[in-house]
Amino acid sequence: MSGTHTDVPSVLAHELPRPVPADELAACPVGDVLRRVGDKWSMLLVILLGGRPHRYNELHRAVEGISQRMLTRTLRTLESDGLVRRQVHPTVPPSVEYSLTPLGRSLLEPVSALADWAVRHEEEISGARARHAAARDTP
Amino acid sequence: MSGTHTDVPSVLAHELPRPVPADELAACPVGDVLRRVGDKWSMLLVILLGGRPHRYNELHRAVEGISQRMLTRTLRTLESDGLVRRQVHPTVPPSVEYSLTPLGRSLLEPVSALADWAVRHEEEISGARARHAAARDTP
DNA sequence: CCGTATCCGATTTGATACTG
DNA sequence: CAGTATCAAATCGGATACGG
Repeated sequence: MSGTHTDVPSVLAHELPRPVPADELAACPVGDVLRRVGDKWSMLLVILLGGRPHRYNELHRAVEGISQRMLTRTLRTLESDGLVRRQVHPTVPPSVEYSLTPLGRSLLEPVSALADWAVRHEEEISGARARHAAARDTP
Repeated sequence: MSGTHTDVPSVLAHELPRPVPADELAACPVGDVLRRVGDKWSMLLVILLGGRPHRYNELHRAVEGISQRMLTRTLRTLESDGLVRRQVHPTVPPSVEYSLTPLGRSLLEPVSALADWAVRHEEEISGARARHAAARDTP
Protein backbone atom coordinates (compact mmCIF):
# COMPACT_ATOMS: atom_id res chain seq x y z
CA MET A 1 0.00 0.00 0.00
CA SER A 2 2.56 2.58 -0.91
CA GLY A 3 1.83 3.28 -4.52
CA THR A 4 -1.53 4.92 -4.06
CA HIS A 5 -0.82 8.48 -3.05
CA THR A 6 2.21 8.14 -0.79
CA ASP A 7 1.17 9.92 2.40
CA VAL A 8 -1.72 12.35 1.99
CA PRO A 9 0.51 15.42 1.96
CA SER A 10 -2.11 17.99 2.90
CA VAL A 11 -2.85 17.96 -0.75
CA LEU A 12 -4.74 21.16 -1.30
CA ALA A 13 -4.63 24.72 -0.02
CA HIS A 14 -7.70 26.02 1.71
CA GLU A 15 -7.55 29.68 0.87
CA LEU A 16 -5.11 30.40 -1.91
CA PRO A 17 -4.60 28.51 -5.14
CA ARG A 18 -1.26 26.78 -4.75
CA PRO A 19 0.67 24.35 -6.83
CA VAL A 20 -0.65 20.87 -6.25
CA PRO A 21 1.15 17.52 -6.46
CA ALA A 22 -0.86 16.81 -9.56
CA ASP A 23 0.45 13.39 -10.45
CA GLU A 24 -0.27 12.13 -6.98
CA LEU A 25 -3.75 13.53 -7.09
CA ALA A 26 -4.59 12.25 -10.53
CA ALA A 27 -3.71 8.71 -9.61
CA CYS A 28 -5.60 8.97 -6.30
CA PRO A 29 -9.00 7.70 -5.32
CA VAL A 30 -9.96 11.34 -5.15
CA GLY A 31 -11.60 11.11 -8.53
CA ASP A 32 -13.48 8.09 -7.25
CA VAL A 33 -14.88 9.95 -4.30
CA LEU A 34 -15.64 13.04 -6.31
CA ARG A 35 -17.57 11.08 -8.88
CA ARG A 36 -19.58 9.48 -6.13
CA VAL A 37 -20.66 12.81 -4.74
CA GLY A 38 -20.78 14.49 -8.11
CA ASP A 39 -23.68 12.58 -9.55
CA LYS A 40 -27.06 14.03 -10.22
CA TRP A 41 -28.62 13.80 -6.79
CA SER A 42 -26.07 13.03 -4.06
CA MET A 43 -25.11 16.59 -3.23
CA LEU A 44 -28.71 17.68 -3.20
CA LEU A 45 -29.65 14.94 -0.77
CA VAL A 46 -26.67 15.63 1.45
CA ILE A 47 -27.61 19.28 1.62
CA LEU A 48 -31.23 18.41 2.26
CA LEU A 49 -30.37 15.99 5.05
CA GLY A 50 -27.95 18.57 6.37
CA GLY A 51 -30.94 20.66 7.35
CA ARG A 52 -32.68 17.89 9.28
CA PRO A 53 -33.47 14.20 9.02
CA HIS A 54 -36.09 13.26 6.49
CA ARG A 55 -38.33 10.34 5.79
CA TYR A 56 -38.37 8.61 2.45
CA ASN A 57 -41.43 10.20 0.95
CA GLU A 58 -40.45 13.52 2.43
CA LEU A 59 -37.29 13.39 0.36
CA HIS A 60 -39.26 12.25 -2.63
CA ARG A 61 -41.49 15.27 -2.40
CA ALA A 62 -38.70 17.69 -1.52
CA VAL A 63 -36.56 16.89 -4.51
CA GLU A 64 -39.50 16.43 -6.83
CA GLY A 65 -38.04 15.33 -10.11
CA ILE A 66 -36.22 12.33 -8.73
CA SER A 67 -37.64 8.89 -9.40
CA GLN A 68 -38.12 6.32 -6.68
CA ARG A 69 -35.45 4.27 -8.29
CA MET A 70 -32.80 6.96 -8.17
CA LEU A 71 -33.80 8.17 -4.72
CA THR A 72 -33.40 4.68 -3.31
CA ARG A 73 -30.23 4.01 -5.25
CA THR A 74 -28.60 7.27 -4.23
CA LEU A 75 -29.57 6.86 -0.58
CA ARG A 76 -28.24 3.31 -0.55
CA THR A 77 -24.94 4.42 -2.00
CA LEU A 78 -24.63 7.26 0.47
CA GLU A 79 -25.44 4.82 3.23
CA SER A 80 -22.87 2.27 2.13
CA ASP A 81 -20.30 5.06 1.99
CA GLY A 82 -21.06 5.93 5.59
CA LEU A 83 -22.45 9.36 4.80
CA VAL A 84 -26.08 8.68 5.55
CA ARG A 85 -27.75 6.66 8.26
CA ARG A 86 -30.94 4.71 7.61
CA GLN A 87 -33.07 4.10 10.64
CA VAL A 88 -36.16 1.92 10.47
CA HIS A 89 -38.86 2.46 13.05
CA PRO A 90 -40.94 -0.71 13.49
CA THR A 91 -44.22 1.13 13.43
CA VAL A 92 -47.22 0.37 11.31
CA PRO A 93 -47.14 1.57 8.68
CA PRO A 94 -43.35 1.45 8.72
CA SER A 95 -41.41 4.69 8.75
CA VAL A 96 -37.80 5.13 7.74
CA GLU A 97 -35.69 8.08 8.74
CA TYR A 98 -32.60 9.16 6.87
CA SER A 99 -30.02 11.39 8.50
CA LEU A 100 -26.43 12.47 8.05
CA THR A 101 -23.69 10.63 9.88
CA PRO A 102 -20.82 12.64 11.37
CA LEU A 103 -18.86 11.87 8.22
CA GLY A 104 -21.77 13.12 6.16
CA ARG A 105 -21.91 16.32 8.18
CA SER A 106 -18.23 16.88 7.58
CA LEU A 107 -18.90 16.62 3.87
CA LEU A 108 -21.60 19.23 4.19
CA GLU A 109 -19.05 22.00 4.51
CA PRO A 110 -17.12 21.64 1.25
CA VAL A 111 -20.28 20.69 -0.62
CA SER A 112 -22.00 23.78 0.67
CA ALA A 113 -19.06 25.90 -0.41
CA LEU A 114 -19.28 24.47 -3.90
CA ALA A 115 -23.03 24.95 -4.13
CA ASP A 116 -22.58 28.47 -2.85
CA TRP A 117 -20.04 29.15 -5.59
CA ALA A 118 -22.45 27.78 -8.16
CA VAL A 119 -25.16 30.17 -7.05
CA ARG A 120 -22.87 33.17 -6.98
CA HIS A 121 -21.32 32.59 -10.38
CA GLU A 122 -24.31 31.18 -12.20
CA GLU A 123 -24.74 34.30 -14.30
CA GLU A 124 -21.09 34.57 -15.22
CA ILE A 125 -21.15 31.04 -16.51
CA SER A 126 -24.32 31.36 -18.57
CA GLY A 127 -22.91 34.64 -19.89
CA ALA A 128 -19.71 32.98 -20.96
CA ARG A 129 -21.63 30.18 -22.60
CA ALA A 130 -23.78 32.65 -24.50
CA ARG A 131 -20.72 34.55 -25.70
CA HIS A 132 -19.07 31.31 -26.76
CA ALA A 133 -22.14 30.20 -28.69
CA ALA A 134 -22.41 33.60 -30.36
CA ALA A 135 -18.74 33.55 -31.33
CA ARG A 136 -19.25 30.17 -32.92
CA ASP A 137 -22.05 31.46 -35.11
CA THR A 138 -20.37 34.67 -36.26
CA PRO A 139 -16.64 34.11 -36.43
CA MET B 1 -36.49 36.47 -13.69
CA SER B 2 -38.38 35.81 -10.50
CA GLY B 3 -39.28 32.18 -10.56
CA THR B 4 -35.81 30.75 -10.66
CA HIS B 5 -34.43 30.98 -7.18
CA THR B 6 -35.97 34.19 -5.85
CA ASP B 7 -32.95 36.23 -4.79
CA VAL B 8 -29.86 34.19 -4.08
CA PRO B 9 -30.36 34.32 -0.32
CA SER B 10 -26.84 33.48 0.69
CA VAL B 11 -28.00 29.97 0.24
CA LEU B 12 -25.47 28.00 2.20
CA ALA B 13 -23.54 28.40 5.37
CA HIS B 14 -19.78 28.44 5.10
CA GLU B 15 -18.75 26.97 8.40
CA LEU B 16 -21.61 25.35 10.23
CA PRO B 17 -24.27 23.08 8.86
CA ARG B 18 -27.43 25.13 8.91
CA PRO B 19 -30.94 24.56 7.71
CA VAL B 20 -31.12 25.29 4.00
CA PRO B 21 -34.04 26.54 1.92
CA ALA B 22 -34.18 23.17 0.29
CA ASP B 23 -37.05 23.69 -2.10
CA GLU B 24 -35.41 26.77 -3.52
CA LEU B 25 -32.15 24.94 -3.96
CA ALA B 26 -33.63 21.89 -5.56
CA ALA B 27 -35.34 23.94 -8.24
CA CYS B 28 -32.24 26.05 -8.87
CA PRO B 29 -29.68 25.90 -11.66
CA VAL B 30 -27.27 24.87 -8.93
CA GLY B 31 -27.66 21.27 -9.91
CA ASP B 32 -26.86 22.26 -13.45
CA VAL B 33 -23.61 23.89 -12.49
CA LEU B 34 -22.70 21.14 -10.08
CA ARG B 35 -23.24 18.48 -12.68
CA ARG B 36 -21.03 20.37 -15.07
CA VAL B 37 -18.16 20.47 -12.61
CA GLY B 38 -19.00 17.13 -11.09
CA ASP B 39 -18.24 14.99 -14.10
CA LYS B 40 -15.40 12.55 -14.27
CA TRP B 41 -12.57 14.88 -15.26
CA SER B 42 -13.49 18.56 -14.85
CA MET B 43 -12.45 18.94 -11.23
CA LEU B 44 -9.21 17.15 -11.84
CA LEU B 45 -8.35 19.41 -14.75
CA VAL B 46 -9.29 22.54 -12.85
CA ILE B 47 -7.05 21.50 -9.99
CA LEU B 48 -4.25 20.62 -12.38
CA LEU B 49 -4.50 23.94 -14.20
CA GLY B 50 -4.73 25.63 -10.82
CA GLY B 51 -1.11 24.73 -10.28
CA ARG B 52 0.11 26.22 -13.54
CA PRO B 53 -0.83 26.38 -17.20
CA HIS B 54 -0.41 23.18 -19.15
CA ARG B 55 -0.17 22.16 -22.76
CA TYR B 56 -2.44 19.57 -24.27
CA ASN B 57 -0.19 16.56 -24.13
CA GLU B 58 1.08 17.63 -20.75
CA LEU B 59 -2.46 17.26 -19.46
CA HIS B 60 -2.85 14.02 -21.31
CA ARG B 61 0.18 12.59 -19.55
CA ALA B 62 -0.65 14.12 -16.17
CA VAL B 63 -4.11 12.64 -15.95
CA GLU B 64 -3.16 9.37 -17.59
CA GLY B 65 -6.34 7.41 -17.93
CA ILE B 66 -8.24 10.05 -19.82
CA SER B 67 -8.78 9.54 -23.52
CA GLN B 68 -7.98 12.21 -26.08
CA ARG B 69 -11.63 12.49 -26.78
CA MET B 70 -12.63 13.20 -23.20
CA LEU B 71 -9.69 15.49 -22.59
CA THR B 72 -10.65 17.64 -25.55
CA ARG B 73 -14.35 17.54 -24.76
CA THR B 74 -13.86 18.46 -21.12
CA LEU B 75 -11.46 21.28 -21.94
CA ARG B 76 -13.85 22.64 -24.54
CA THR B 77 -16.72 22.63 -22.08
CA LEU B 78 -14.64 24.31 -19.42
CA GLU B 79 -13.61 26.88 -21.99
CA SER B 80 -17.15 27.59 -23.10
CA ASP B 81 -18.13 28.03 -19.47
CA GLY B 82 -15.45 30.66 -19.06
CA LEU B 83 -13.40 28.61 -16.62
CA VAL B 84 -10.45 27.81 -18.84
CA ARG B 85 -8.59 29.83 -21.44
CA ARG B 86 -7.20 28.23 -24.57
CA GLN B 87 -4.25 30.03 -26.12
CA VAL B 88 -2.80 28.90 -29.42
CA HIS B 89 0.80 29.83 -30.14
CA PRO B 90 1.43 29.91 -33.90
CA THR B 91 4.68 28.01 -33.68
CA VAL B 92 5.68 24.96 -35.61
CA PRO B 93 4.81 22.46 -34.47
CA PRO B 94 1.81 24.21 -32.94
CA SER B 95 1.55 24.50 -29.17
CA VAL B 96 -1.62 25.16 -27.22
CA GLU B 97 -1.62 26.38 -23.66
CA TYR B 98 -4.53 25.91 -21.29
CA SER B 99 -4.88 28.05 -18.20
CA LEU B 100 -7.48 29.04 -15.64
CA THR B 101 -9.46 32.24 -16.09
CA PRO B 102 -10.18 34.41 -13.03
CA LEU B 103 -13.55 32.66 -12.81
CA GLY B 104 -11.78 29.33 -12.95
CA ARG B 105 -9.44 30.37 -10.19
CA SER B 106 -12.39 31.36 -8.04
CA LEU B 107 -13.74 27.85 -8.52
CA LEU B 108 -10.45 26.41 -7.43
CA GLU B 109 -11.15 27.23 -3.80
CA PRO B 110 -14.35 25.23 -3.21
CA VAL B 111 -13.16 22.47 -5.51
CA SER B 112 -9.93 22.20 -3.59
CA ALA B 113 -11.85 22.03 -0.36
CA LEU B 114 -13.88 19.17 -1.71
CA ALA B 115 -10.86 17.30 -3.05
CA ASP B 116 -9.14 17.88 0.26
CA TRP B 117 -12.10 16.36 2.04
CA ALA B 118 -11.98 13.38 -0.30
CA VAL B 119 -8.34 12.76 0.49
CA ARG B 120 -8.79 13.14 4.22
CA HIS B 121 -11.77 10.84 4.48
CA GLU B 122 -10.86 8.34 1.85
CA GLU B 123 -10.14 5.64 4.40
CA GLU B 124 -13.30 6.22 6.37
CA ILE B 125 -15.32 5.82 3.20
CA SER B 126 -13.64 2.66 1.99
CA GLY B 127 -13.93 1.32 5.52
CA ALA B 128 -17.63 2.01 5.59
CA ARG B 129 -18.04 0.38 2.22
CA ALA B 130 -16.16 -2.68 3.35
CA ARG B 131 -18.29 -2.96 6.47
CA HIS B 132 -21.44 -2.56 4.45
CA ALA B 133 -20.37 -5.26 2.00
CA ALA B 134 -19.46 -7.57 4.85
CA ALA B 135 -22.78 -6.99 6.56
CA ARG B 136 -24.55 -7.90 3.36
CA ASP B 137 -22.77 -11.25 3.20
CA THR B 138 -23.19 -12.25 6.84
CA PRO B 139 -26.43 -10.84 8.12
C1' DC C 1 -45.51 3.71 3.68
C1' DC C 2 -41.33 2.03 1.70
C1' DG C 3 -39.47 0.14 -1.27
C1' DT C 4 -37.85 -3.68 -5.45
C1' DA C 5 -37.96 -5.43 -10.40
C1' DT C 6 -37.97 -4.80 -15.16
C1' DC C 7 -37.66 -2.55 -19.34
C1' DC C 8 -35.95 1.01 -22.28
C1' DG C 9 -34.08 5.32 -24.02
C1' DA C 10 -30.48 8.92 -23.35
C1' DT C 11 -26.03 10.16 -22.13
C1' DT C 12 -21.19 9.30 -21.17
C1' DT C 13 -16.93 7.15 -21.99
C1' DG C 14 -13.24 4.60 -24.16
C1' DA C 15 -10.69 2.38 -28.24
C1' DT C 16 -9.21 3.04 -32.44
C1' DA C 17 -7.98 5.22 -36.51
C1' DC C 18 -7.00 9.22 -39.09
C1' DT C 19 -5.68 14.53 -40.06
C1' DG C 20 -3.45 19.51 -40.28
C1' DC D 1 1.86 18.42 -31.39
C1' DA D 2 -2.92 18.86 -31.12
C1' DG D 3 -6.56 17.44 -32.22
C1' DT D 4 -11.23 15.07 -35.09
C1' DA D 5 -14.25 11.02 -36.49
C1' DT D 6 -16.53 6.90 -35.78
C1' DC D 7 -18.11 2.97 -33.39
C1' DA D 8 -19.32 0.12 -29.51
C1' DA D 9 -19.86 -0.46 -24.59
C1' DA D 10 -21.05 0.89 -20.14
C1' DT D 11 -23.66 3.64 -17.19
C1' DC D 12 -27.33 6.67 -15.94
C1' DG D 13 -31.90 7.75 -15.31
C1' DG D 14 -37.03 7.59 -15.78
C1' DA D 15 -41.61 5.07 -16.28
C1' DT D 16 -44.15 1.51 -14.87
C1' DA D 17 -45.68 -2.25 -12.30
C1' DC D 18 -45.57 -5.03 -8.38
C1' DG D 19 -44.42 -6.68 -3.26
C1' DG D 20 -43.68 -6.50 2.20
